[in-house]
Amino acid sequence: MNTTRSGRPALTRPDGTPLRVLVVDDDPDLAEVLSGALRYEGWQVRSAGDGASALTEARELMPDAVVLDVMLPDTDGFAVLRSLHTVKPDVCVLFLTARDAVEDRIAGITAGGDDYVTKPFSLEEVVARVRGLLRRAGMARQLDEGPRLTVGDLVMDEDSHEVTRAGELIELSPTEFELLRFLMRNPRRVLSKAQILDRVWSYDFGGRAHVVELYISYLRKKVDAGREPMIHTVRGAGYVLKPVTP
Amino acid sequence: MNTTRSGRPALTRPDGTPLRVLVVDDDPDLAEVLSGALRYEGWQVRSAGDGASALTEARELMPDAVVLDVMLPDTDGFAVLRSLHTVKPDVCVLFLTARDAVEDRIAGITAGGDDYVTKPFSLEEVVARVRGLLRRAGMARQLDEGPRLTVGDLVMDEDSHEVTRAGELIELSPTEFELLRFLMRNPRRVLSKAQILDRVWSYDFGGRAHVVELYISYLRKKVDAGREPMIHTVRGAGYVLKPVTP
DNA sequence: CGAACTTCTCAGGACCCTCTGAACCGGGGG
DNA sequence: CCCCCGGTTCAGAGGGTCCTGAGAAGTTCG
Repeated sequence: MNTTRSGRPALTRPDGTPLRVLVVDDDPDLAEVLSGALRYEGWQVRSAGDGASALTEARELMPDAVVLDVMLPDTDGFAVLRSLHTVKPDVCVLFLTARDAVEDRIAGITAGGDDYVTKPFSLEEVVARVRGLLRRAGMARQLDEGPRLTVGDLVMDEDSHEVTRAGELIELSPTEFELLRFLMRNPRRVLSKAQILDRVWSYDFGGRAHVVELYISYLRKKVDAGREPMIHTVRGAGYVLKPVTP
Repeated sequence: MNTTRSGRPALTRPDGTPLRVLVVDDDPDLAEVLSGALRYEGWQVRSAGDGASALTEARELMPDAVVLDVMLPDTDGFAVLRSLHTVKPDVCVLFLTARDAVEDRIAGITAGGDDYVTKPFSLEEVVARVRGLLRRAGMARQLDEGPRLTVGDLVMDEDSHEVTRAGELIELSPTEFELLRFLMRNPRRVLSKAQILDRVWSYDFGGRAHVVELYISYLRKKVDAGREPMIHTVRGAGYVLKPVTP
């Protein structure tokens, strides 16, 4: 069976081969980071720096999904989208757009089921969105069923953003939600504060690791409140999320 | 079973194969957006930019429905319609027309069971109209029953435009109706303001996402008034419609 | 032509989220 | 015993998101 570098079972194409993703961004550092994060999911990744090479790469790779910066040196996102669809009509696209350019020309982009995130984003968010796109497109053979993430009696529905523990509803802020999602996707594994910071916080975040401790404390209050704790501290190493009865 | 990219069961042809739709518009951006929205419904879509290529595409695709711009560079929509009918006599047509265009000529055409929408339109509207055309033509085997949409005790009849909650009639303005329809077609799923804007508002709308908040507030006053709320805000993410008892 | 309605902009304000700084806590080592 | 260290928690500033009311412009309809 196909497994990710992270040890989790990979989300694969219906025929069992790894999902193929193309990353298009003119900032090579960002493209590299994104590629790394997606490759970590066990997917086959290639990247391009402009619209023209994006097309040639797409023709070769025949990607299931494309992560596409809207601002490219040669063409605009809409034109690339059109050409991509002529190459592979059922391709999913996740657009990356600058916060201040928001809404200026997103019109219609999400209409086809495609999605977008605004810069600066967190890697966890991008990965989650791509997964969501592929899942909804029926492109991914889901090894776990549906949009549900389960660890012990803790359940997260990624579509409705609902989180319950032992059936009780838990209200979370956006950052709390993303942090918990990251923990739940890596259960029984110690995650260092640096790792968490890299994945859950946006790449331009300047703050210290102290926020992670803070948000872990918030989560404990909501998730572990009065119950058998699932979030554990490993001194000098990081944090683990574990079901109460392994 | 054939499912849409949105996860809903697809509206299929009587023999179970996906419905086939041809989009004809000379604005490539608009054609792209329309194709995307229709493809998202699980239908097989092709597009053309003028009357001549529309015919060749039609001969190949044998579409069940055609979305047809009345103003084309080479011929006018009515000529195309006539040729289409020689290719496939029982094809349904949804005309796209400018607001100030001659509506009386259109009126004659729609007598034949065809329909039209005026530019600028919302994607939700176009998709709903095409669905309606096919349903009425008996072209579509309806997997869910009829023109009725139900979420909890909230019921919408798409044909009569009647909406009731717990049997009580709710009066809605056109925009409120379309917004609610979009929510009801995607229950238990967080919809971002951008997503809603792309789908429910016309493609040329220049305003900000703030209107969505406003209309959600209107809907709440009518749908949730004094009752257990069904419309929920997910801060930083969007809105969800959920039945009170899942 | 006027009335009712619909849509959208604007502005005020409430509330929530995030992050900083500092106090606190408990264990281990000097 | 005291101090250091990693971790936890509290309090609060500031910034942002979201809600709502008022009203202007446009549209529909009698």
